[in-house]
Amino acid sequence: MSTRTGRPPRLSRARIVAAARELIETHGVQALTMRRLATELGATPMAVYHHVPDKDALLLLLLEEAAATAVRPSLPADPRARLIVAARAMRDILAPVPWITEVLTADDLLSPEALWYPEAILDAAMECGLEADRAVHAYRSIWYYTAGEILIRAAADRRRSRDDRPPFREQVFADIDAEQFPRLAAVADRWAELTAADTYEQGLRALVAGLLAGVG
Amino acid sequence: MSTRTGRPPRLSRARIVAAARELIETHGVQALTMRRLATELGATPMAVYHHVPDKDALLLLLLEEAAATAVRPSLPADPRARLIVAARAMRDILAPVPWITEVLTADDLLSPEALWYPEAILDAAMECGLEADRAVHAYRSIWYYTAGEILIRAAADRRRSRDDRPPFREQVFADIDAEQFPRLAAVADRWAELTAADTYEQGLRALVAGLLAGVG
DNA sequence: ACCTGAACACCGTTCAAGT
DNA sequence: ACCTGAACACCGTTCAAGT
Repeated sequence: MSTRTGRPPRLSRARIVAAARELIETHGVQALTMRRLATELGATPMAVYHHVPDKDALLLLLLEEAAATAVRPSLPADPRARLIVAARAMRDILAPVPWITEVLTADDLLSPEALWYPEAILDAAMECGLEADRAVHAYRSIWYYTAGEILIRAAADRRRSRDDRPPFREQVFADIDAEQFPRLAAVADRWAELTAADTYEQGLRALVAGLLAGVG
Repeated sequence: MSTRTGRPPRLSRARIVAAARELIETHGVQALTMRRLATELGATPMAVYHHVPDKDALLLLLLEEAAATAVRPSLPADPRARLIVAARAMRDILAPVPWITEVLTADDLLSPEALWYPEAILDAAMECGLEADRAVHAYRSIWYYTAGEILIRAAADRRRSRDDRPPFREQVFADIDAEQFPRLAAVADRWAELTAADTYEQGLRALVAGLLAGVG
């Protein structure tokens, strides 16, 4: 038992992680820089480095915290319904914090806390009749679809909120050649509306139906 | 008709775009910086700005060029097969140049030249019996799945090639609690192998089957 | 018109030093 | 142990000037 001496530390991992999350949630992932974080904490950049090895490690801490505090859904008994519910829950938790998915894809970082979701999906898929290998492949397909939806939607939102000028897409669609691209031309003026609709579950159900076709 | 006078320009849009592509293809997207590009061209950063408004505009030029030079597949007559072929072609073209997908999601940039792919997919989906709205939603689902696959795979490759230390995932899987996560524990040692397999088309076929279920 | 040089306002991270 | 200050090697972009 060592008696603490000296000044009490002003910084701590907990304070740093809290400030980092605050920064990301109010100003976006790109606002999280070691220097800005230090300023927010009233310290020098190097004071942060004394508590956290580097920026990657900080992102990992953020990830673990988010996964640990996430509320998990109660799963239905029917395995097919369970598969849908678990995937949807994973997406609903990640969607409001797209930076997590950005980190997950960018660095193959995976919090131990987050394993609950692949476990639930794998388990449901196997109970639906898929053998282990096919269940893993099914999980991968669902993860591709889910991560894609979150990343694309987040990028679109970011652009919409940040941008001065109208999206480049509008100009492309305005100039579209109806002879060459008749299908696109026909829906061009409704594109924004159609892509704004939340069709995640629709697509997920289609994917799951296709993945489970011919089994169970 | 103005007669050109003065020194011939050393830089040009074409030279800049070519050097940028070279830089990306040999060193990755993150290596494309205006300063490094200028150095590569033997000029100052500002010389580049004289030919291209900013970095976003440069990425757009790169995109247009890639889409314009891409080889398009011949499409089968059967609309369902056509849907698969068009989506696969889109993915096969984007997979070796994942930075394009990163740009596409990050900035909603869309080259007029690239419209061929959504047009082909939309057309095939509608010939399969989907009405316009559902066809657009189907295209979106396919794009989420495709972009997700490309981005996640590219990120994994990047990490694998760059990294000194083994992926964090390995450590997480080594420490896995078999009581709490039995399904994951059972496949943990084969996870890398299973996720390395190219299951894009398998997942695509499942997704398309699900999207087209009950029509046509 | 085409390009240079210096500057501004940033990054992540290291190194040496202070208490 | 905990933190500061200065520095290194970078960014994208602007401004003023040269030919």
